[in-house]
Amino acid sequence: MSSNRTIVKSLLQKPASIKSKSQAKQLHAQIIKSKGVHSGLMDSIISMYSNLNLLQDSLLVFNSFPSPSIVAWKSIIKCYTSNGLFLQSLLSFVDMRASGKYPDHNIFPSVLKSCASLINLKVGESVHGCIIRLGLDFDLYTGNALMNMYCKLQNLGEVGAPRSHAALSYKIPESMCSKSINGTCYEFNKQNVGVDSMGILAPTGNEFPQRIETQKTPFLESVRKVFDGMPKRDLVSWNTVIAGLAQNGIHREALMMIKKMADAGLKPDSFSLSSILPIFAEYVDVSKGKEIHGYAIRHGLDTDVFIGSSLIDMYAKCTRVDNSHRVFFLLPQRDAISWNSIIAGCVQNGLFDEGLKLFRQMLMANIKPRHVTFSSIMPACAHLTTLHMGKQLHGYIIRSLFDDNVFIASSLVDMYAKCGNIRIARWIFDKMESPDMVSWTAMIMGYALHGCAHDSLSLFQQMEMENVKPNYVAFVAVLTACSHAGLIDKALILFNSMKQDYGITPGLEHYAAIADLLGRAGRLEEAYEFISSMHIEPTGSVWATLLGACRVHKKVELAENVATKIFELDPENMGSYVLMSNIYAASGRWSDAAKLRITMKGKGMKKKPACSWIEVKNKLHAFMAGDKSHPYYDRINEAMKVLLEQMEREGYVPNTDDVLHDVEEEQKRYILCSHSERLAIGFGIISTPPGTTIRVTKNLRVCVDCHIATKFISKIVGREIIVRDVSRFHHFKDGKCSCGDYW
DNA sequence: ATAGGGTTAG
Repeated sequence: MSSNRTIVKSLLQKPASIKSKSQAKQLHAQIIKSKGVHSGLMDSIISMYSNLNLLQDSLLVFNSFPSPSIVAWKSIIKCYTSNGLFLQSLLSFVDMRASGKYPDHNIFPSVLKSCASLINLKVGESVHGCIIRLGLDFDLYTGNALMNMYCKLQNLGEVGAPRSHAALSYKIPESMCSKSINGTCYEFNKQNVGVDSMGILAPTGNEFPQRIETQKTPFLESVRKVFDGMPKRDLVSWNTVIAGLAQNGIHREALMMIKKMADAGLKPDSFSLSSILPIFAEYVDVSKGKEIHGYAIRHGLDTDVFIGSSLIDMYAKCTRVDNSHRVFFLLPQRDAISWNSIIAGCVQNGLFDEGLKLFRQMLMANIKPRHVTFSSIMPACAHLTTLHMGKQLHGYIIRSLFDDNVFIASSLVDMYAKCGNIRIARWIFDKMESPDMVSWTAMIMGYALHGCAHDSLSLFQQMEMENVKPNYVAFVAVLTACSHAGLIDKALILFNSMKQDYGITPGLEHYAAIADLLGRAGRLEEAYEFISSMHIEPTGSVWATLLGACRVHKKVELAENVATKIFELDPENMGSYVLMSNIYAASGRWSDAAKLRITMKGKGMKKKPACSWIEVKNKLHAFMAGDKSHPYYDRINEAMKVLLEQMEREGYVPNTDDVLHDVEEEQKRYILCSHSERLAIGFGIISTPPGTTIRVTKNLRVCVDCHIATKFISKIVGREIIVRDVSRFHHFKDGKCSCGDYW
């Protein structure tokens, strides 16, 4: 059959030309029918099946060999590897060696990939030995695969890979964002050398890599040796090394390699770019990131999904979410990772609603969410305290079998805690097999937000006992807990331990917690000294905690001193003007109070309207302070009025201190009643039967008297009112508030 | 044979 012969001939020449399973099967059948089967043909058939990743068919052919040829072994090993059966792949390799066959250069890439995937250094190194003995270490593909294996081993941190800098926190001023990598080690230069280089020029050094700390990166050292020994290097060689360096925090060398590959006459491609873009994301360096973007556009690479998601992420980490959106919508096709990048970008920049919207769009576009999707979107639910949404996602997570993922579990702990459900948060935490530092911190912070300082502290202690090292954030959490409970001594011990035992430099949050505690305890001078001796410039808000304490303890002179500092540091801090003016008023210095009020008016300062919201029957109801537009506004106010009267009959005195002093008594009551928290609570009361748990899902602000109000309401109406975040509450002891007011 | 996205923060 002549047609048969042509097909067989073409198969023999190009086994990869067969594109589909049915085509392959037809051909296989024809060959069997023609009865011209010989071993060379069988080699071609197994290659064909192996190239199509058809493991069962490959095995069927393979097992029919009495003594498989090199090609057959290669095919079956490759097929095992590409089907993720790494162990079988290595076992086959061992069988092949036992059968006395000498592997050729085609076999090693698959074998090495299996070693890398199994994170098995021992086998990997002995395979490397085998490669050297066979003199195949000069083979391009084998060398590339070797480098890839060592990169992966280093990456998985067998010896504690340095995952250098944590990403800078978001939402910081643009001017503070740019950070050079090791000073002046790279810069952009228009007269750059190389093949249309993107301008990354390393000023010094010709050796690769210039200097790697071999102690910390033994595997990268092996990569270097392989790379240096290669007689010929292609794009893949360079890209492998660049990715390995970039992923292991050796940013400087990674960028230098980009330049060197251009010098070697190779153009950085989409692989190179998507490896180095995360560096600029980490260093929050949008101008360098844009440079890469420009290069990508000039080379028609900007529509690549990989570059697209790196760009989305880079712009988002540089707080340029609008650019992320632009890149996202310009992508011709979007995969799960592109969606994850834009969703995470929104959430990380505080655009929670936008993140949720995109998440829904992702589902509608029939893109299956991956584990990363959930850990990216969950913080949106946590911040919006939308328990309903969070629970739905939790259900989705369980159905997707993702609930054992640390990232997801930690975000769930945080979400439930922030939504007021501390017990479920704890339940999830307890179910975690190996909680990491972030999981512990989420739980510790959860207890802190719920005012359970002792649970918080004992958990912190437990974490230390389990040798989980607390970081900056963990100390913020535990100090917050101390601050709520007035545990000043404990806080000071922790503060010192943070510096001495863990080498963590205290930041604003830590200082603020201590200053707040000292202030509450009435140790005002000490607080003043403490803030003055901070090694970083205190912000207005740190001083403001002290100003609050001054008001409580009626220290007008100190308050004046502090207020001056605040007005200097943060002239727009409206709260402090009000506070200071109230302090003057409370001590009878009316003219000083009036002066400040005039200053405020002159500055045209307006307080951002407060907003609170509450979830009732799976619906979210938001209230702005003083906003009367809600359809139930009158009913809410009526309910609150009845309650306030009842509360007053039971001995409750509304604290009107913080309300501006020149308003009428009636109006004061009105203002109190139109506090957004009150509206939210009131709405909860009128729309639920007694005995319902009401969750107030927004911080209760400053002193006012919301805490007392909530207490009374829960007592009177018989509802359990759960308030999220008691950090602004005053602490009560023996009927006395820590602010010094009696109730 | 090479690449991209994730959790905690007064």
